[in-house]
Amino acid sequence: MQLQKILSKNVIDAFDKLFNVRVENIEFQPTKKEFEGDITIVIFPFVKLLKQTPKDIAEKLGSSLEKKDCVVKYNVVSGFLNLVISDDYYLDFFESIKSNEKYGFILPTTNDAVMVEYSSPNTNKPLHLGHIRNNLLGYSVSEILKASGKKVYKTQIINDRGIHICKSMVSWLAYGNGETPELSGLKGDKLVGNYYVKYDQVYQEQVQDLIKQGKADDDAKQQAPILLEAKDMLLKWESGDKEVVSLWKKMNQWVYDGFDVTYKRLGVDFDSYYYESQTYLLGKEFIKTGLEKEVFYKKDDGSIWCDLTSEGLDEKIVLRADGTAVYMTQDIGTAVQRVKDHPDINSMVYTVGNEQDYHFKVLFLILKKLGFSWAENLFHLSYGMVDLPTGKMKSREGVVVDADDLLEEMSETAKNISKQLGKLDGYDKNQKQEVYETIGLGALKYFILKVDPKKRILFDPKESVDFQGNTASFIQYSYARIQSIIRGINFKPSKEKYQQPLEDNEKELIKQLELFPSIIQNSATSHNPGLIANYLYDLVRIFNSFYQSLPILKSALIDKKNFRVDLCRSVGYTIKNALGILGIGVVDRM
RNA sequence: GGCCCCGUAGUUCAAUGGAUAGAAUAGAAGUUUCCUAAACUUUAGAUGCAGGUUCGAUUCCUGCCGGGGCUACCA
Repeated sequence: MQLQKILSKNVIDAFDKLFNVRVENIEFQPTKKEFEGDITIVIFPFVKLLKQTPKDIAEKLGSSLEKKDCVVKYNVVSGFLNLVISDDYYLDFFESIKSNEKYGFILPTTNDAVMVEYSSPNTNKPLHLGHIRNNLLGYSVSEILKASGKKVYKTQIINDRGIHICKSMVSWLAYGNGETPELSGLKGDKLVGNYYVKYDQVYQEQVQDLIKQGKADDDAKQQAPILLEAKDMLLKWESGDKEVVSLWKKMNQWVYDGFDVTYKRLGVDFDSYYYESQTYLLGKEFIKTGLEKEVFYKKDDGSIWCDLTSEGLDEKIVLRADGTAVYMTQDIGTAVQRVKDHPDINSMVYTVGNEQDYHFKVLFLILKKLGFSWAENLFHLSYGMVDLPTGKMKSREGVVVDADDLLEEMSETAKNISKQLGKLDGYDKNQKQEVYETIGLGALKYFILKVDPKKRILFDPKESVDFQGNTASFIQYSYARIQSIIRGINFKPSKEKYQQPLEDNEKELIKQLELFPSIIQNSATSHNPGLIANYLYDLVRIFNSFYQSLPILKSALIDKKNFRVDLCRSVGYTIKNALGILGIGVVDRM
C-alpha cells in the first residue's frame, strides 16, 4: 500500500479521535532537506477549524502517529509536522516492486477511452519546427494517458479540402509542367509546398497590378485572377467535378507520402486519420440540426451563425452564405464522426497552437449547446509558438525551419560530436547511425518538451540544442553508465543481508520509484500542461530504459554491500541528477 | 479598443497558496589510481512595478508596464 494512503487514513483517524473532527483532505509534501523527516503535513489549514495553535495540533497529531505503521518519529517546526518513515517501509516497498517488471509503466486499465488529435498539418506546406513541437506534445500526452490506464486513440485531422488546397492545384496546373515527386526527386510535401509558394507570389503580383490599374486595395485582393480561379475550383470540387477531384487525390497522396517519412523519423504514429473532406458534410447536417434546435440562426444573406454573446464571446459564423463549409463546420462534423466511430471515447484532446484558443473555446461551447454528452470532456492542449532568433517563423516568406532539415541537422551534430570524442570506435556503420539518431533526436525532443507548452520557445538551431546539462544526452549518458555497471554485477537480492541504515540518496531513489505511478496518473488526469511537459513519460525510448534499470540498480544498492559503497559514491550523484532532470525530484504526492 | 497567454539568476527552464524560490548553462576556483570526464566539487547571482486577499503569495484578485496572440463568409 502506498505511503500516502496509509498516512492519510491514520491522520484522519487521529483527527477524529483527538479533536473529534472529520477532515477530508490531508496535504502531504516532501520534507525539505534541511529538516529531519521524509514527509510533512502542513498544519496551518486546521488552525481555524480546531482553534488551537499550530504547534499544539502538530504535537498532538505527531505523538498519536508515532510508532504506528511506518512512522518512526516526528518533529514539529512551526506549523509543519515532519514524519520520519522507517527503512523497513522503504525496503518492503522496494521488495514489492522489484518483482514487478511493469512497475511504474502501466497503471491498471480503466474503461476510459480518450482520443488525442495532433499534427494535423495543412497539405500544402511541408512540416516545420512548429509541427515538431505539436507532434512531440501530442504523442507524449498520448503515451502518458496510455500509461495512466486509459485507452488512447491517436489521430489527426487532415485539412484536405478548402480554398488553400485549390491554390496549390491551380498553381501546379499553371506552372507545373507535369512535375511529380518521382520525376523531380523531391519529397511530395516539398513539391506541393513549392507550388503553394508560387501561388502566393503570383497572387501578390496580380494584386499589385490591379492596384496600379486603379483598383482599391480590398477589391484588388478579392479580384486577382488566380484567386478567382482557385475559388472556382473549390466550387467544382464541392460539386464533385471529376478532373478536379482526381488531381486533388493525386496531389494529396504526394503530400501524405512525404509526411509519412517525417513522422517515421520523428517516431510518432497514428491509429486513424480523419479527412475534412469526409466530415464536412456531416458538419453541415449538424448545422441544420442546430438551426432546428435554435442553437444557430440564419442571417438575411443566408449565412448561419451562432450567438455566443451571452457566454461572453461574440457571434460566430458556422456556414457561409453560399452554403460552403467553414472551419467550424468541419470541426463539428469531425468531432461527431469520431465519436460515432469510437463509441467508447468520452474525452478528446486537441493539440493545436494557442493562436486557436478562441476557436476551440467556441467549438467546445457549440458542441455543448448541441447537447453531446462527451462535449463536457474536451481539452485543447494549447501550446506557444516556436520563435527563431531572427523572429517569428513565417512560412509564406520562407522563414521557417523545415522539419526534415532540422532532424537531419540534429543527427549530423550528434555525429560530429561523437566523432570528436571517439566514443563510437568499433561500431559498424548502421550501429553508429542508430546512435546518432538517438542522440540527435533525443536532444531535440527533450529540448522542446521540457518547456511548459503554454510558453513560447526561442529556438536557435545552432546553439540552443546543447549536449551538456539539462539535456537528453545527459540522461542517455547516465543510462549508459548504469547499464555498464549492471553488466558487471551478479547479485542475489535478499533483504536479510541488509544491515546498515539506508543512506539518503538510496532512500531518495526508492521514494522516487514509489512516486512514479502517481506522477503519471496526475499528469494524465490534471490536464496540466506544465506537468505533462515535465513528467514526460515517453520522451524518447531512453526514459523507459532508464526506469527499467532503476529497480535493478536499487537491488544492487541494497544487497551488495561491497559494491554498494562504490556505487553510492560514484553513481549516486549521476542518478540523482538524472532524476532531477527528469523533473521527478518534485515529491508532492507521495 | 475588446478578449486570451506569457514576464523568475547574464541565458534557458522549475516551483499542488507553504519552510531559506530550485536546476542547468555561462562566470570564478578546484577534481582523473575507482563504474565511460558528454562527469564531479565549491562559489556568486533572480520573482517587471504598485496595491489587495491571509497565518503565509512566484502562485489567487485589481491596476499599470513590457512581449506575443486572437479579434476573417482563411484554415
